[in-house]
Amino acid sequence: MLDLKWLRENPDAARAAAIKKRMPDRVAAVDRVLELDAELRALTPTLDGMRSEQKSASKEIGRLAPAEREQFLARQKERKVELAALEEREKALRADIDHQLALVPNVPDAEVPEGKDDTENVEVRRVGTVRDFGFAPRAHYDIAEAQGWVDFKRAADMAGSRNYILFGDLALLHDAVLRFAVDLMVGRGFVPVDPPLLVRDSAMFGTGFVPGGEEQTYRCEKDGLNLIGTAEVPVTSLHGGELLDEAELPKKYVARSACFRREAGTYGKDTRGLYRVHQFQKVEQVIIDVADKARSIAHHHTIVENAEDLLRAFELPYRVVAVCGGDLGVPQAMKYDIETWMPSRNAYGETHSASRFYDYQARRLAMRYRQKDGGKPLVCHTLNNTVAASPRILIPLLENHQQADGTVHVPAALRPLLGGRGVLGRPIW
RNA sequence: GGAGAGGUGGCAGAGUGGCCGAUUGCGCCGCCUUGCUAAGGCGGUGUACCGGAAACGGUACCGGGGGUUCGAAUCCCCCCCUCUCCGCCA
Repeated sequence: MLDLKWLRENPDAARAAAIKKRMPDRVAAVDRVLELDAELRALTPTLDGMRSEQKSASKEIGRLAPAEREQFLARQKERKVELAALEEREKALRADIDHQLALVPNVPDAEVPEGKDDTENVEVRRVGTVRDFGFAPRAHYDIAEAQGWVDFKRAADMAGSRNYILFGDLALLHDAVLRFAVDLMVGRGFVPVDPPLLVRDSAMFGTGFVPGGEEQTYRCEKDGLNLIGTAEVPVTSLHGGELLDEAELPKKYVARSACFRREAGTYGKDTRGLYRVHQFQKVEQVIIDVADKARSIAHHHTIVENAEDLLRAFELPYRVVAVCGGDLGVPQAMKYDIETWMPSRNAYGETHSASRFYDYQARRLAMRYRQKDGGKPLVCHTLNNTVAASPRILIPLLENHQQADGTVHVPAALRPLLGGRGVLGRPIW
């Protein structure tokens, strides 16, 4: 969430932020916060004064002679009643402010392009060349089904639509990709993490997925736990509520985890194949660092490059887009998506999403650090990006590296993880 | 699932109705001392909000929420969490 003090001084910027993000209903939250805050601020000095009076009077009592007590106690009881009403109002105001403030979205950076949805994202760069096949390329699901690598029918029977079962070499490739991603990041100093997949509401709230993302989340009502949609949730929450030392920052983590998404409201969208599924594996990079905008931006570029390096190693053409305001989520200040070429879509498809939040998540998580040179503790900055999400990344791998006979070329980088093999599958066509 | 113990400041750990925003130790900061990469002495050191230029003053906060009381870290109720033992099981 935003700093309330900042919000007080910059209400127009906060309103403009919600508008740029195409969240008109959240503009109201800004106004509501300001109203409630004004009321609370007007109330506070009175309340503090009354409490102070009552408190000091209470201290007197212990020293009073029994005869004087009666009178004193009567007065104290009056004060108590007077206080009670105001305190109730104070409590309600506090709760409302917290609630409304949590709805106010993070402010998108100036460099975030204007736009209503993902069609208006702005291409930043394009890397690699789209291959000229010299034959009619097939979609990943055709290749995979022909090779016996995937079974959508049985998956749907046992688990519903948008599920899949991987077999054989594709299951191995899936794992190789993830392992490669982890190794790449560990080589760059990121600490590998195997996090909880079921988390409390506080972690969902802290990372900004709730309120707002409830429909996307599988929830175990009985236990009050949520299946994570990304390791961003547990890993960013890792130091929630902590007061860190500046010396231990930045914290860099890489987590491989299963991810679960309900994909509500996407009926009829991307129904075929491995693109949009309820469950997948993802390797995620998370950085927690000091409250320094320039450093956050530098980290942002770094984590995008990390993902690009993976795609280059996989010999895949991709492009980087700057996500526009309307396609930005509540907590993000700026986001780059990386889209990898998918021949079956005849388009680039999103495979990575790199976000910076500044202190928006960390404030919700109460994650601060003590400055090296003293002074007040500051709220951390956080960032994250995909390294590899599979099976989605298998789409470009299969489709771009397919050969006319239905076998699949293995990029050199992945061969050590596949027993040295350079080709997967048997000739089919 | 059954039984018990406990959740206090950056950490450890006292405190069982007013003298407690909280002893003490560690850590950290400052000063001093000292013949050796260490030790010692003294002082300081929570967070948030309100007021103030500041010094400082006020209020809230001892897992969370209710309650008793003139007054609660301390008593009562509910919830959450952690630990130990037993059971069960990967």
